[in-house]
Amino acid sequence: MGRSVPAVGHDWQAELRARGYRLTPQRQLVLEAVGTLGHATPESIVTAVRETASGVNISTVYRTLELLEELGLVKHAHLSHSSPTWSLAAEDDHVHLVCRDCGEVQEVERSAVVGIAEELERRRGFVVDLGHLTVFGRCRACAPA
Amino acid sequence: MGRSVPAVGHDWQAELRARGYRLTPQRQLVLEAVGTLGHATPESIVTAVRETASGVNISTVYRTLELLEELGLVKHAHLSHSSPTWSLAAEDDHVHLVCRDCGEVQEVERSAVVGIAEELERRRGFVVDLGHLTVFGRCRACAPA
DNA sequence: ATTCTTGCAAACAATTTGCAAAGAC
DNA sequence: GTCTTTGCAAATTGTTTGCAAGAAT
Repeated sequence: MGRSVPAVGHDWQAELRARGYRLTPQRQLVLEAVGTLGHATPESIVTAVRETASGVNISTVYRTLELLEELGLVKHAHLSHSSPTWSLAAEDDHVHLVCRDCGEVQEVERSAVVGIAEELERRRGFVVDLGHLTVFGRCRACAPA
Repeated sequence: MGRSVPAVGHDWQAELRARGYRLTPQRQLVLEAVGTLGHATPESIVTAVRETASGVNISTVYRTLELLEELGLVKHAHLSHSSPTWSLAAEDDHVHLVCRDCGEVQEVERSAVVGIAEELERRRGFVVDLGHLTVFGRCRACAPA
């Protein structure tokens, strides 16, 4: 079986209903899949859900991810030129490093980059969304010596 | 008339030929348009070129941008969820700040963010491509007080 | 004359939308 | 029973590709 699904906010199901939305199996399945997969693309979610149970349509996946993101349960990042990837917001408290050569994706604690946030806020009053930061470059293995 | 086109490398036309490519009007027009427009999308280039002269096909624009990027004359950035934007490499020596709320794009000198590069190289041996860094967040006007 | 490049149309990929049927409350 | 959500198919949007005609060298 896959990675276990960590705590997801608190009572998201109540929150969902409080906003007038309904709790459906599809919404639960998509959220679980994002947790299990990590860096999940819409397509990978469709595949993952199909394997375990009923199945979810790709358009439902898109609509659901949008909703879950609005609720603050998931967030997306652009790690490549193709589809964005979604992760649990609770887990995704880090910055992505993407190697331009080998494509490898590393994760780094926010602490490594808070300096940039302070600098930009001081200079421009710009509040950086660190959870949405993707840094491209070359990993140790690919960087020229 | 539009913004003037700044110096573009040195003798790119010679460089082009040296690599076995040919100098065509389309390639010159696309390069000029990128310089004039700044943050140019493929679609905006087609439009810009159509207005001044002959016209260029969108697929030629894609092929040309790829070539010009290979020659180091232009570079692209992902500033939104839609098309990437291209700028002259000579002009684009900065980092982009994109406001998630109003969509505004600011440019900041690299010096503002070199700290992050040093930190990531020290911690992970990761060599950051600062010229390709886009930072999302909220601009002064949109940031909550 | 040779070989690269363009335009066009078709193929592709990713995402969105309209709408009737199914499901949650 | 009411109102939301889903699935499906079609429409969009952005990008790539094959190939014959045209242009650069």
